[in-house]
Order: sequence, then C-alpha cells, then structure tokens
Amino acid sequence: MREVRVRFAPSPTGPLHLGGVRTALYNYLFARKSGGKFILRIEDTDQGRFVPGAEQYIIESLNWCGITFDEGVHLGGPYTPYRQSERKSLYRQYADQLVADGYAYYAFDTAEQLDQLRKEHEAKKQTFQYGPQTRQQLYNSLTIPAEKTAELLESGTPYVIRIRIPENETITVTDRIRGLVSVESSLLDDKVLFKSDGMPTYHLANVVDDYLMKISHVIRGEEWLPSAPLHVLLYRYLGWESSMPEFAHLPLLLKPDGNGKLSKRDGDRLGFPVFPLRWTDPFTSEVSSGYRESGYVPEAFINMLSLLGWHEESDKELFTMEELIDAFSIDRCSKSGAKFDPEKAKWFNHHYLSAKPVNELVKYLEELLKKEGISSASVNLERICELVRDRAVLIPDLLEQSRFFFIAPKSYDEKVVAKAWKAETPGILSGLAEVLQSVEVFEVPAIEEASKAYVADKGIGMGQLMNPFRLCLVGTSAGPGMFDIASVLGKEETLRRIQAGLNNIVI
RNA sequence: GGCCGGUUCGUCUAACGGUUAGGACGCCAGGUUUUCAUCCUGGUAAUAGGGGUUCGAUUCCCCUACCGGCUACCA
Repeated sequence: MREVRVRFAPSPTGPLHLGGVRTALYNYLFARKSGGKFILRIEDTDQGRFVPGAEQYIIESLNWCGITFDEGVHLGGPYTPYRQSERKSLYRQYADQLVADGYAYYAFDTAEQLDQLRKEHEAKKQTFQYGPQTRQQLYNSLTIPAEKTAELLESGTPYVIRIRIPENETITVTDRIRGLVSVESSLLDDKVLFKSDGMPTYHLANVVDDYLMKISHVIRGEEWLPSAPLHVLLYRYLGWESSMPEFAHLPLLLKPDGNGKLSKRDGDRLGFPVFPLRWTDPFTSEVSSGYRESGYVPEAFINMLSLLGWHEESDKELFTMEELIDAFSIDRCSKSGAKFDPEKAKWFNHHYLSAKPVNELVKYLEELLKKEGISSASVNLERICELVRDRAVLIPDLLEQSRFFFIAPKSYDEKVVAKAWKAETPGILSGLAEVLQSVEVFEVPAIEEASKAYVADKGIGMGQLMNPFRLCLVGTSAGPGMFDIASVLGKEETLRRIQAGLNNIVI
C-alpha cells in the first residue's frame, strides 16, 4: 500500500471560510488516522487575485484549530517550494510535453475575441465551448500551418496552451465518496492549461504538483467534481495514470436558511461568523468577524465542523480531536450538502466552555476585564467563574454574566421593579440589612441561615425578600444564588447596594 | 440552457433488503431552584412523487420533481 500523503491547497485570495476549514480538517484527520503526511500547498497561480495577508491568515486559522502540517509553505519539506508561484518554472516542461505528444496545442485567440464569441452564442441561447466541435474554426496551432505557429511564437504573440480533449471517449473518475462518475469527453472543453502570463492554470498545476509531491489522495470540495475528468485525462496524457491519487469530493456547506453555498454574506445577514478568525480586508478595510474573536473555543468549532458531512455509525457526537482521528473515515462522509446551523455551533461551545477547568475560565475572564479596564484586584475570580460557568455560551458571556460583581448596578430593570418592588419592600430590606450587619462570618452558610431565620420570623415568603434583594445587588432578576452573590460581594458592599436600592428605586 | 452530483424529522444525521425509522440541535411541556441560565424527564416532527425488482424496499433500478455545483487565460 502506498504511503498516505494528502494536501490542503487553498489559494490566498482572502480569508479561509468554514468549508475550507472543514476540507482541511478532513484531510488532516485522514492523514493522522493513516499515519501519513499532511501538506500545505499554496495555489497562487492567479496573480491578479492575490490578497496580501491571506496566506498568513490561513496558517494562523488552522493553527488555532489545532490542525497541524508535516510539510508546507511555512514548514518546508522534501518537495519545496510549496508555493506555486515559486514553482513557476516547473510547469512549462509538462505543457510542452503535452503539446509534443499531441495532447495539447497553442491557441492565439485573444480573451476579447473569445468573450465576443461567448456573447454571440449567448444571444442565440447557445453555449460557446472551446472544444472538439469548435477548435477547427479558431485561431490555434491545429488550424494554422506549423510555420505560422512557429512564427507567432517567435514574434512573442500572446498565446495559451489548451488541452486537446478527445472526441468520443467516456472518462471515468472513481470517487471514494460517490463511486464511479463518468462523463462523455465531447462535453468537456479544451481548458487552458498554461496561461499567456507564463503561469499554469489550476488544472495543470494541481496535477503536476500532486504527482511531484506524491500525493496519494485528493480530498477536496464538490465544486471540483466537474473538472475531475479533466484531471484524470491529464494524468493519463502525462503518463502518470498508475500513480494517480484517489479522489474524494466532499459535499458543500450550505447556508442555514434557503439554499446555496454558504458565503460571507450569510454571516453578515444572519449574525454568525463564517471565518475562523477575524479578517480585515486589506483593500477595503472591511472587517469580517471570526469564531475566535466571537468567543468560540477551538474544540467546539472543530467538533461542530467535523459533523457537517461526516458521522460515525454510533450516536456519538462529542469528539476530541484525538477521538476524531481515531474515528474518521472517508467512507462515512455523506454525499449531500449540509446546511450550517449556528445554533448547534453555540450548543457545542456551551458544552466545551462550561467543561473547561476553572483556571482557564479565569484566564478568559481576566482578559475580558483587562480589555474593559475593570479592576479585579480584590475579587475571587475563580469563585465567580464557578458561579457563572453554566450560564456562558460564548467566552464574553463570562463577563456579561458576572459584570455586576465588579460594577454596582447603575439602574434597575423596570420590569423587575414593577413586579418585585412592593410598598412593604423597603421595610423588608431595611430589616434584612440589619440582620446581615450582624452576620460575623460573611459566608454562604451564615448569610443563608440569617436570611432564612429573618424570613421565618417576618412570616413572609422567600420570594418577597430575595427578588428585591437581587434587584439591589444585581440590578435585574438573573444570576447565581443570592447568598453566593452576597458573600462574594462582601458585607460592606452588600449593605451599600441595599442602601442604594432603597434610595434609588421608586414606585 | 448543457453537464455532473444530491434528496430520511425545521436542521445535522443513524439504520447487512425485514427496526414501533434511532440520536443530537431547535422547539414545547414538566421537574429542580430565591431569579435567570444550566441540569434532568417527557413530547413534537422525516424516508420528495411515481413506477418497477422482491415474500418484503429508507435501502436496488428507472422516470419525474426539486435542490446544489460546474460551465473563465479564478481557484
């Protein structure tokens, strides 16, 4: 059996989106599971679409996810360089070889001429295809004398090299997920392999590099399925068919509502990130939110993504990366597109966040406090994190749920005031203040004992006391238990807030 | 339009051709609780339609419908 070598091959045209991360993840899982190598190759053959920072963004994103490589543009390796623009000089010989063998030819038609043809055909509701049916009428080395071709080449006339698609052949691709996919060659077109700027197109470059880098499996998005037969043809024409990688085309990630491929717009529209990390467009300065900055933890992000297109036979849904590596298999990838569900992403995050050791939660909280310039010098953050951990879905919730510990309420929730603040309330709270004043050890057991005795003594319900009490200390009707809150706040602050409530809440 | 691919609860999905079609998210209800949330228990809800093949189709085949992808000197 041949050594497993898989690659993730993004083009640096912007931030990596969810679908791209999932493709990288599945490649990674497959490589690790089979003890193979995982390679990061940058496909930047389109210099016109190059976006500064995109490559670094891709590396950082996958790093945040815990997806690691064995070779790649950032690591080097035995097949360096791993950036196609730096491999430029390599591709030409293969294009030449194809021409020499009659599998490709020079085409001198200008982009404008072809655009024109497409428009004309479109006007007649037809599709223009540069292929077996039309190539004889076009301006290429198949239709002009050899001397003329030589002359054009000599004089520096711009040209491209196109594959010469065979006329009546059925081309079959074996896909690990979809089985046999076949297509009639007459429906394919003479795709450009080598551009007039001296760069190969994706089609040539990916085949050449996969061959040279000894890639064993190509796991990529379904959008590549239609061009897979072309790639098979290329392997055949280059004489590499026996070492052709296996293919697996992953189903697409779809937008949560309606239909269609998940896009950046959907995130803006529905309020969830579509990128792992925040991204600032270097040209427009437009900012797109990221999972990391929104407060997701990588474990949740990965677990959520892993289940979008793959599933074990069992009902198990919670997986660590190690467990994923152990469980993953290409054969259990599904064929149909998966709608992304932001709600489920939140559920995963709540699960992983609240399961974190408290010292990690403290670190998150400290960072949030620091960012807002809130002092936490004399506060037991560990205790606070324990009290709010179950209430936090995203990391920033750690602070949102505990803010009142650090900052006394400046206003009081009107609805709660209306509901909980009665005529007798001030009297009840004044009494409570007196009782608490005399509590020596201001900890939960003593506070609880004193409060309950007070309620019993007064002959009132717990709610009559606790709801207004909470309103004074928190400002609203949510949060951890009151005895916990009071003990964390301390006697002095608790009494101060009761007094503030008595002074400021009016009905 | 052409080609390729796909179709099980609202969503992600499970089910050697034989199951009361299972799980999870969401939603709803109940329980716990001084509030909110968590948590626990229960409930809701699906095999796109039509033909075959078969003793028996979610499962195999065909057709239709619908959805998606591709159709650049972009990847």
